[in-house]
Amino acid sequence: MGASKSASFSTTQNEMATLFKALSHPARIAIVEYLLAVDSCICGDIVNELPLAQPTISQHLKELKNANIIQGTIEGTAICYCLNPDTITQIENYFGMIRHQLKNKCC
Amino acid sequence: MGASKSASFSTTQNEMATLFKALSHPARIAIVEYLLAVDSCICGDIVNELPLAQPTISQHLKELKNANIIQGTIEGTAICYCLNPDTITQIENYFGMIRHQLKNKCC
DNA sequence: TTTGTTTATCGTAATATTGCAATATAATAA
DNA sequence: TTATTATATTGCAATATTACGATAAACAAA
Repeated sequence: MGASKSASFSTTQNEMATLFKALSHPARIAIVEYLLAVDSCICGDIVNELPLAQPTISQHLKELKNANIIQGTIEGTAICYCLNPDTITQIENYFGMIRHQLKNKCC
Repeated sequence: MGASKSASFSTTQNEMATLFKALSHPARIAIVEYLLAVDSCICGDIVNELPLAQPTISQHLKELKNANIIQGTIEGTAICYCLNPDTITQIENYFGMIRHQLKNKCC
């Protein structure tokens, strides 16, 4: 095989896995942290900031955008990216649920 | 290429990416949620719970354990797994940092 | 020791991801 | 129109992930 059996799992389980997958690469973590640091939004500065080629950055941005972790707005020739607060909240809420259920009882 | 350029990123960025990668598969999300539901710990019941073969579950458990998201204790022939609260806290703290820096200013 | 139970590992096929050069697309400026 | 600038897409090689059958390892009970 090789393909994951996503049909066997709930929508929420697949959604959360997709969000975490988008965050599962150090370059994408670095992009998120960079967007966080430059509080107004930025586009191709990321290419200057990270040690990866432009097509590679573009691909990582696409994955973050597909997962709704960032959003992009066209500004002339450039595209301005920023974090999507709603998705950050969604992940926070998921961990809120985990924290709420976590009983600390272990074997 | 194909290998990720992890050497180019900070230790924290690589650590967080590793944690999120461990959570980036619906089966592993399902395992975490199952461990959460059965508040005392469980081992091979997961094989009965999920539609995956025993070696596949074992492999997913190994990845969760490598990332310190779960821990396993030997109990006779069985191994009892449970969530690691410290790692959950670590992820929560990371999102706490994100929330703290998030300015909601976008383009 | 032999048997049964539980979990891990090996080997392998199918598929997905990563990274980049080359190229394409889109918008603006001259 | 023709540049210039910024970003996206294509194509491909290297590598990683996913899944599972077969098998091994570890332990308990008979």
